Amino acid sequence: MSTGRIIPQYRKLYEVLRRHIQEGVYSEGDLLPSENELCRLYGMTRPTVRQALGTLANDGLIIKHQGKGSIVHNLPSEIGILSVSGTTSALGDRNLRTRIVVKPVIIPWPDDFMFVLSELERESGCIYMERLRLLDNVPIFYDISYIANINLPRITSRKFEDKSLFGILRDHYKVEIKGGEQRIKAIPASLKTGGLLNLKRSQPLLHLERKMETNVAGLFLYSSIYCNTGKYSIFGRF
Amino acid sequence: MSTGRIIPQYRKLYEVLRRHIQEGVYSEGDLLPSENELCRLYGMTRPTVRQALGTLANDGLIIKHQGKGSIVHNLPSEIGILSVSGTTSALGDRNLRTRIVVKPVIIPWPDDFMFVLSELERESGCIYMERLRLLDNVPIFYDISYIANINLPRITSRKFEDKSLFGILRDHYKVEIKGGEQRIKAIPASLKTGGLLNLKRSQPLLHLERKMETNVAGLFLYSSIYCNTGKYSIFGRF
DNA sequence: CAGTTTAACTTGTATTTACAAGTGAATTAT
DNA sequence: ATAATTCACTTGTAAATACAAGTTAAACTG
Repeated sequence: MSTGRIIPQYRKLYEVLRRHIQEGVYSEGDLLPSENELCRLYGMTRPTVRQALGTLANDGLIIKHQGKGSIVHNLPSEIGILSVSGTTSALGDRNLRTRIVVKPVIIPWPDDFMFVLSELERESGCIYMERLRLLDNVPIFYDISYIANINLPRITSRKFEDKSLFGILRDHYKVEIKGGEQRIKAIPASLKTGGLLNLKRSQPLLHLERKMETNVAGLFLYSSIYCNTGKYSIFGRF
Repeated sequence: MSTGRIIPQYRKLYEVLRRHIQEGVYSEGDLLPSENELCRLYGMTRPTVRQALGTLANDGLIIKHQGKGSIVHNLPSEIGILSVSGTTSALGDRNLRTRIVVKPVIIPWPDDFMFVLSELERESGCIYMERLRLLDNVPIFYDISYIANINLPRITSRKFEDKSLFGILRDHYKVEIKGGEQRIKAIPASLKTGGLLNLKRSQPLLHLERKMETNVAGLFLYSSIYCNTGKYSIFGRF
């Protein structure tokens, strides 16, 4: 029994600073301690500190200015699912509830699947589930998730209410999302999607099709997300 | 008379590799030369090479695998305006034409502007223009751009047909986009947007509101983009 | 006092060195 | 022959060091 996978130093600093920013230790517009100060504070060298700050900058949590410093740029409280990149979702779980619409089941892949599947994926079958996510009791996201049934024993019998699908995969199967690609469209609400998201027929709906890469070679996670952007918009940095 | 701003080595390597990938010297699925090989080839050290590869990975042009190498992942030919991050737009200018709807004019800022403006921006007035972008002669994007009129003399009298707004700003005013944030929504087409994009009234339309940061402090570029995603979707990596 | 220069900060770029950890193929042992 | 091990190669993490370049405020000069 080991102590688990070792976590790199720059990752730890990243987590600490991220938490500090999000908990308000530093707030919008503040200057972060300089790189040299962070070195002293956390006992690292500058390249390591810079790696942490670089990741934060990439997440949009700070903006670096040469000759000046790193300025905290806490994201406004909009919906930020566009970047799964960090360790947790950008949206704090504030009032976000999840309701399972279709419990995980194993089905054959749809014939007209939105992404190209590998041979292995196709013959392994597909774990399918549908969820509805509500923000302040208003349905915002309707997610359909697909994963190839590769080395994920007993996953259909797990409880998904509390933990996110990402959490289950990470904790029980050591699967982590490393990145991915997505397509975004505006489509009219169908009878089904409109019904679930409280929209009239043919009202506009945001549709994301995402393919997520994991640390397990050949294992991808797909989701088709319908999003009611009437009240909240999708927020992202680039 | 100087030779212009010096360009860092890692940036040069990034440009070279990017061009090679996009021109097909390396193609989808290929392994890039290893980091050590690139060091030898281009006479740099590994951290420098890694910085270039890191940027490429960030752009989604390669995927790095520990113990294996960097795999070329050329983006499918979808519309990739979501990441302006690189030096050029991700979408090759293949059949992309721009039509000016409203030539650049100086106006006061709209009262209900989509982003919060600084004091300086508000009192400087606003350079406004509208453009329509056509892909294969089909109108896809309807852009409304706003910039604060700060240190941009004679910009309203320049020709915008050939060069992009980004190009003009870069070449004549040394303004470069460094990043930004955006909100995405699905909205129904209005009479105006529908007319420009050949959509029936109330058909779904993608609406992006973007604020772009530049290398000039206090100077931001705003745009409101309406996008007909009927035929093409917006593509992006995360 | 106004304007300029300097100095002390900041982040950016780059080298050199070292070892850890993942991958895959060749080698070895069974 | 097959399974396990080793080995060579890949990227990942980390240190110590140096100088370039942008920013700001203090010091200096006219």
